[in-house]
Amino acid sequence: MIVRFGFVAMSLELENASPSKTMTYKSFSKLDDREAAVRRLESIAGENLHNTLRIMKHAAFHDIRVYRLSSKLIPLATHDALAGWDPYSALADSFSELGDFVQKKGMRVSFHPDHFCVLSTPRPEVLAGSIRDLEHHIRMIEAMGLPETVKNNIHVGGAYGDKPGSLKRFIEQFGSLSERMKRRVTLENDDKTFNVQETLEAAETTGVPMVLDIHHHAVNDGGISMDELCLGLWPRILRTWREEERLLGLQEESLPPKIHASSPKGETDRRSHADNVEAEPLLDFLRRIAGQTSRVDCMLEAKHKDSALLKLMEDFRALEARGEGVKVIDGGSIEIKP
DNA sequence: ACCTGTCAAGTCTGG
DNA sequence: CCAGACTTGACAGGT
Repeated sequence: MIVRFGFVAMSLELENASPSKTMTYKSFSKLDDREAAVRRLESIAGENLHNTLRIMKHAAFHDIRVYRLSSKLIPLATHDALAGWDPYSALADSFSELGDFVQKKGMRVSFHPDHFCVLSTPRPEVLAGSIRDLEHHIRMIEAMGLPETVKNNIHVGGAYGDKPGSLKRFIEQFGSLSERMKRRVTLENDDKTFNVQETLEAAETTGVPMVLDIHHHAVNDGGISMDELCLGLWPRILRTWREEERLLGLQEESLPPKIHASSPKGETDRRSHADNVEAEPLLDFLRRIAGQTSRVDCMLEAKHKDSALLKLMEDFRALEARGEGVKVIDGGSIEIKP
C-alpha cells in the first residue's frame, strides 16, 4: 500500500508565507472609501493566493502531493457587509494559476471549512450561513478549475442534546442541497460528538465519501475497538470512496481514501494536537489496513505543519533502516508491506 | 521587537 | 438566560 502524506494550510519552513492574512470587519468598516477598502481586501486575498502557490511549489519540491488549502484565503468573503462582492472574478487569474499548478503536479488538494459550517443545526439562519460558507469554498475550487474529486471536508455538527435526532436532521438538510454542492463534500468523524460509526452512517446515507481521523477516533471511539474499526468499519469507509469513483466515472482506486493523523499533545490533554506526529503508532495503524487498499492519502494535523511532515519522513527512514516493513519512496510517500 | 487582548461566524457547559 | 470555554492564526494597539 502506497501512503502519500500532506499538511495543512501554512508552512513553517518558508518565511512570510501566510496564506491566511486577513482584515477584521472592524478595521474594514473604519475605512471610509469603500471601493478602496474592497480593493485592499482583494490585495490581501491576492497575497494569500500568491503564498499558497509558494507553499505548493515548496511541497512539490519535496514530493509532497497532498495539501489542504486555507479556508481564510479571502478575508470577509461571506460577511453580510460584502454581499454582492465577487472576489472570484477579481482574482480569477491567481485562482486559475493555482489550479493549473495542482493539475500539472498531480497534487490532491482540499478545503476544511471551519466549525461554523454545521448542517445538523436546528437554526435556519445557521443553516443558511453554513450553505453560504460551502458555496464560497466551492466557488474557489471552481475558480481554480479543479474537478469534483476536490472536496470540502466537514463534520456532521452539533448534537443539541439529541444525537440521533441531529443525525437525522443532518441527513435531511444535506439532502436538500443541490447536487453540485453534495458532490463537493466529504464527512469526517469528530473528536467529541459524532464518532466513526455515526459519521459513517451519515456518509453512507447521504452518499458522500468519509474521511477517517484516527486521532479523533482515539478520543471519541464510541466504544469501538481497533479491531472493529480496521476490520468492520474501514471496509465500509473504503466503499464510500469506491462509490464516489463510480459516481464520477473514475477508474477503481484512482481516488484513494483519505485519513487524518495526529498525535495527542500530552497525557492530560489528549484532544489537542501535538507539534509532531509519532511514526510508530501511525505505522501500526497503516499496517492493519494495508491489505485492503493499494493507496491511502494521509493528512497530518500537527502544529509544526510541513516541518512535522519532513520529520515524520526522517523517522520513517530510520524505521526502514531497522527493517520495520516500511519503504520510503520519496519525500512525501511510503510503501507499507502488509 | 515583543506582548496582550480581540476577532465574523457555532456549540456546549455551568452558573 | 448569559458568560465563558473551546481553538487558531493573525490583527490591532500597546509598550
